[in-house]
Amino acid sequence: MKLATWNVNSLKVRLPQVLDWLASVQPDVLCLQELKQEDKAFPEAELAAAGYTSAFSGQKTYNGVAILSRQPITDVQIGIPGFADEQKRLIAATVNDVRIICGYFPNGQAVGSEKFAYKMSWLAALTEWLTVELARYPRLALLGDYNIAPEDRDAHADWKEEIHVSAPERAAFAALLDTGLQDAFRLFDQPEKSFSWWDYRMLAFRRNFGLRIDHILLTPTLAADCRSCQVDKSPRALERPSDHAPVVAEIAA
DNA sequence: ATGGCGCATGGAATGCGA
Repeated sequence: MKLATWNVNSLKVRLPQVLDWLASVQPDVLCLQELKQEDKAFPEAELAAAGYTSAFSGQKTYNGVAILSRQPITDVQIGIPGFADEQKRLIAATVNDVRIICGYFPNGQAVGSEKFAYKMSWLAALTEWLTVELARYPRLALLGDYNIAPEDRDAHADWKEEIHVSAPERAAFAALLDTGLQDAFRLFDQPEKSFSWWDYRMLAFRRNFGLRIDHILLTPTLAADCRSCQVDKSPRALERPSDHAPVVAEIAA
């Protein structure tokens, strides 16, 4: 089973690339973030024609998440239960016996800002809810744009208390690992300076000035069956790319 | 490395992302 996540930065703009990528990589599940469109505009028919059913939660201009799957999707849930949030950042569903959670974690803008406080409260709510979900679903995967680079090697520069690398954000990521989840990417040897996002400016992709902020976390039972996890940099080199690249994990059937 | 980019909105200039 191939699981993937990709922040597409506007599904309207990126739909042709998503369809091409689905056809060539053929993931079983693809989690999308930053749809930036309302549900009525979601390209359900085009994706169905490509062999994927969809569960989605969109909104105008910002945010928006979706789960695409080649197999039937059941038990769809939108948002974090008990956490009132107008921003569409989380969708969960079951595919076969795997519970899929797709998240677009808040950016946080700047350490200490109001948006940073929102990011931290969102992370706390997610982690608290996850402890409940993990008891229900031994085979669970949390995929998405976390907007956190967990370690120094996940950032191209040696930042300390900047957004995405600050101690509180890294502590929140560590708290997710403390629930038992494992970072699929770090189950394997990886190239140095592996990132999943590069700024549009300053030729950042060409210079590999990036961050690894898109992650796939797996419960121990799924991690034991995980055979590979990689960033697919190829879509980032296309014309009009998303600033994020897809991350793919393969789970033995 | 902060910006120089890209997207959405709305129909120019601004907010936002990371």
